[in-house]
Amino acid sequence: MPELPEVETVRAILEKRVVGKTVRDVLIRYEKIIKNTSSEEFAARLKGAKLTDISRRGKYLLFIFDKAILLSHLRMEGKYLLAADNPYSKHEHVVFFFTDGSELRYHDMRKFGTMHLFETTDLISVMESEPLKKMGLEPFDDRLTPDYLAGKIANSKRSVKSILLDQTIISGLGNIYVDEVLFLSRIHPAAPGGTLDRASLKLLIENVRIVLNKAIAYGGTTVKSFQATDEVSGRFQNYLMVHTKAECPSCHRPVSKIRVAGRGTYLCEHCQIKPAGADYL
DNA sequence: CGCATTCCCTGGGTGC
DNA sequence: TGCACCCAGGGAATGC
Repeated sequence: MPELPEVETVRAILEKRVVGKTVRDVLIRYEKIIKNTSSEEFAARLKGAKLTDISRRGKYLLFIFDKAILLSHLRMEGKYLLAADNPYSKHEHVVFFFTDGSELRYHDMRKFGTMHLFETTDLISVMESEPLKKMGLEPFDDRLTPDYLAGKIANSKRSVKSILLDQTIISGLGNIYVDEVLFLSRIHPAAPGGTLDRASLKLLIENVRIVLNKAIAYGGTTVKSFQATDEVSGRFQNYLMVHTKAECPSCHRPVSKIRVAGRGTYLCEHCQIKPAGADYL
């Protein structure tokens, strides 16, 4: 499941491989991927558009063309395929044909991914429109501080896992990395946000950055069907501490799998302690 | 308003 | 082997 490190890995690869190309045509094989316009308008707008840059906001990829901006969210299983002289698979939903004869295919087994096309080249206005408008701070933004988090979750009974997964607070974290961050921070995933003190919030922010930096350095996590592209796999799965693990790397007790914030959650019940005085669970 | 639940999808796993 | 069933989950929509 692509989270920030996986999206960033895809972004970097596509930047090298497709920036500078011009769209000759677009084929939409599954219309529901396109969210804010018709398939016809989508294809017509991109015909003749030159890709000048690829950016990222949270888990969204931003394809910056010279006459439009395309947002792409990979959700669970979306990926881009660069080599494409074979017949279409049933999971290839959008195909970009470039004037140099190459193709970029969007592949999404679960059809959960989304695309939004904006008929502007003004990045600021796109950032201020849905769906990016409500995005929270990037994890590496200097404005992400314990005070910022405290302001968002003061007295909140929501679980800290739910808070970290909330894209309107911090953008880019998903299930895997939240489990890892909470393990490193020795905080229980179900701990209510309001019970966390400033030191805990500071620790969480530090560990968010440590985990994401390491995951980006290793090219993301290859899990189940996720690969960065058809030819690149991430390696961070080899460095996971608790997510999908059977044994705690710290105390060697069994790792528990429970449900928090509607997500399968891995934790060490021994190492990830509840805040003092918490009476939940 | 805040938080929880439902929905969108399909491959993989399970039980019979 | 086949079939019914359930599960995984990010984010929008809906519900309380």
